[in-house]
Amino acid sequence: MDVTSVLDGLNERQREAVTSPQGNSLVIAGAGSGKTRVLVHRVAWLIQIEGVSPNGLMAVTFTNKAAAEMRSRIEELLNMSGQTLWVGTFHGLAHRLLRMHWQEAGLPQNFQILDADDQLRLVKRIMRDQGIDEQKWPARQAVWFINSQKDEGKRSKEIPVSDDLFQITHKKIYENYERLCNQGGLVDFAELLLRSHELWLENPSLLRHYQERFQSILVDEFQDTNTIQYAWLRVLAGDHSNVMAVGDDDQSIYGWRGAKMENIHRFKEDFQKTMVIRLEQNYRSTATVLKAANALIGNNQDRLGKELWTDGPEGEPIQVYSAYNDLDEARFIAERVQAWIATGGSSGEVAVLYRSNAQSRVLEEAMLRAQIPYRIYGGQRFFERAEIKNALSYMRLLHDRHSDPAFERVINIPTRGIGDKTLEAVRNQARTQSVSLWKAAEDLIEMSSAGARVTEKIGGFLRLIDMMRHETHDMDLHELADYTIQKSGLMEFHGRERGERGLARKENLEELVSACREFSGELVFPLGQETGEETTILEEFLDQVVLDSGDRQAEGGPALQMMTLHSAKGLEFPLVFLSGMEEGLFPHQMSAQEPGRMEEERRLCYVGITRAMQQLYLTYAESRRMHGSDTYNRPSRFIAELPTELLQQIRIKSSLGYPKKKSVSPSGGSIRPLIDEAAIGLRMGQRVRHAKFGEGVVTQAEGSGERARVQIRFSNVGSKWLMLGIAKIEPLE
DNA sequence: CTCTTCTGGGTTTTT
DNA sequence: CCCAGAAGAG
Repeated sequence: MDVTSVLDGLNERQREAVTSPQGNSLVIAGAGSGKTRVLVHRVAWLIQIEGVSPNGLMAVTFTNKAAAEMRSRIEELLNMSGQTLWVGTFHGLAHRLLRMHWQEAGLPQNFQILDADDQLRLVKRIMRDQGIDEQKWPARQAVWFINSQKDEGKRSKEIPVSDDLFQITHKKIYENYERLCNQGGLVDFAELLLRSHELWLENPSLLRHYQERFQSILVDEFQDTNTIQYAWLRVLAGDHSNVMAVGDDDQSIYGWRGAKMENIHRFKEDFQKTMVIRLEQNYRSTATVLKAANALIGNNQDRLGKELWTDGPEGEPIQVYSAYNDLDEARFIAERVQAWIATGGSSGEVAVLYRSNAQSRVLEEAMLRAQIPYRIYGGQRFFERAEIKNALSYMRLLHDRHSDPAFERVINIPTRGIGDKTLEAVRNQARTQSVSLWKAAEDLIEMSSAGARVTEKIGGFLRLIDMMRHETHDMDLHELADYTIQKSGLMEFHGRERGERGLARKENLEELVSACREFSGELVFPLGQETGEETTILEEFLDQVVLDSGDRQAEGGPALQMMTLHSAKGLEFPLVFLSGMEEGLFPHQMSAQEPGRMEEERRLCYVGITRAMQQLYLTYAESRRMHGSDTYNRPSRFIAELPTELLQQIRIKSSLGYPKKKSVSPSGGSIRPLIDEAAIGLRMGQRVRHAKFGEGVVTQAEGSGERARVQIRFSNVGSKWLMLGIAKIEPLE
């Protein structure tokens, strides 16, 4: 491939980034400015023009989705297999390192990755054992504490001794947690990074090997790196690094989990001779959308400063809809999507975004009713469902019977008469002897000191696992999964659950078998290949499943996409709805206190707005059912921060005169607003004429029905409030 | 010990 | 509202 084809279709700035000389570079890439394009072409440039070996490249992303996207686009552009490329998430790459160098990292070969749920269970267990009051010290908070410490690169022993009870308690939990993880070969998400970072620091020759190997490192979404990720990169890059960090400070939305936007500033200092390139030309959105985005983000203090521009068309104004309630909001969205489809659009071009997953339910129901095909991303993940985790735990036990999380999870699922008493005996034995639950159970039976009950019930479980292990020895992964689900009794057990739940769970278990069937083709990093060591496909599957949330949902036909604003980052859609634009919800209540977090909410809104290519809708509800009761929220401040000339109010705001929720028509639960644009013929910003006052512009409105009034700013007589029922107002245009 | 019912508490985003 | 844990009944 020659130079021209690598640079084909890139603008000046993009080329500058792609062809930047050896050394470090920081690419500040605004939304829709072709960031991924630059990364992919940079890889092509390095390999084909600079002659860098594909083995000498590392590309790091944050999500599996982004990694997969980059990999496939590299494959496409270079017409090569991306198998050998080290393209992956921070966690994925760190995991790969630990698997290859488990000995140096001080881990057992078959160490297990803990997901959030496993971690919480473990912490609860510890707190109970330590006699820590869970009412006073919520386990979730303890988990959060541990994770934040690890994200900062801190071990429990590095937490200063103090007389602060909070700190004392959490330090204690952290210490015990660390001990149990080490003992059981358990590694949580944050640990992957922390541990591999330490691996390098403690093994200089190993570090040197990787520093020499990875001549070029590319990092996507750099604004989302946290302390340990930054340190990880810094160490790997060494002194002669060629690091290209691509990011956008305005799209930093993971501060809550330790991401440090300052890393962008630090980069220029820590990495020698950093070249800074800005990409501000947007190829995605209309000028209207960009103006709105620029105006909104301009309200933030803490930014590098950047202004998106386009030479594309102005586009349609942003539509703002004030719904009566959440049902009405969903109904409205469904209606507009239907209209979009009716005029030649596809449901696959539409995204409905929201701040929190809880909002998806009502929207989902509306789409169902409107018969619009949809897909929901996020929320309850497939591999995190209880029945799936149960099945995976059995599979884990077949691979590694000493996995305590797995043992504890399924010892009594399906119920086999092993209750707290029995289990406590096993736990005790395990604790005093510092052995796995499995070993403890075996010992108890052997000593026959335990009651007959323990011997019989527990023994039955151990024999079951042993038996299954023998039987499955030479099975394919999917055969093994199928066998496990049947023989463990899970299928029968879950199938018996009441109502639709049982059915759904059975289906999920069946889907797990299918997932297993397809898995072997999806291996991104067959470990044996590089290490020469034996790894079973079962082992790789169990790891992958934890690391990859598995929301790479079946492609299927075109479908509307529903997701949180966070998971929408990096995506684009012709038609976008930002729903739930209400104070308390978005910006979220939890962020209201600190200014820093409010700025992050604003960045989140910026991310949402810039997803839209052609048309953007903002919707909010005057009342919303949350946590079982009705709440009344004011429209989000973010709407007010947008220039009014870019907005089109679809319905005059009102807070009066609506029927009570009880009187909702039984037909569908959605209510048409009493006044809407069609009925009243007015919208915000519209020019009107009044017989007496002359011409003016609608600036505010309130009330409904007979009491509806609007404020009009007249050019001659100033602003006046006029009752719609009385005043004769004539719309112009 | 298991199953059911009840109560109370928690609800942001994800690897 | 929805889930987890507690409490109560078989």
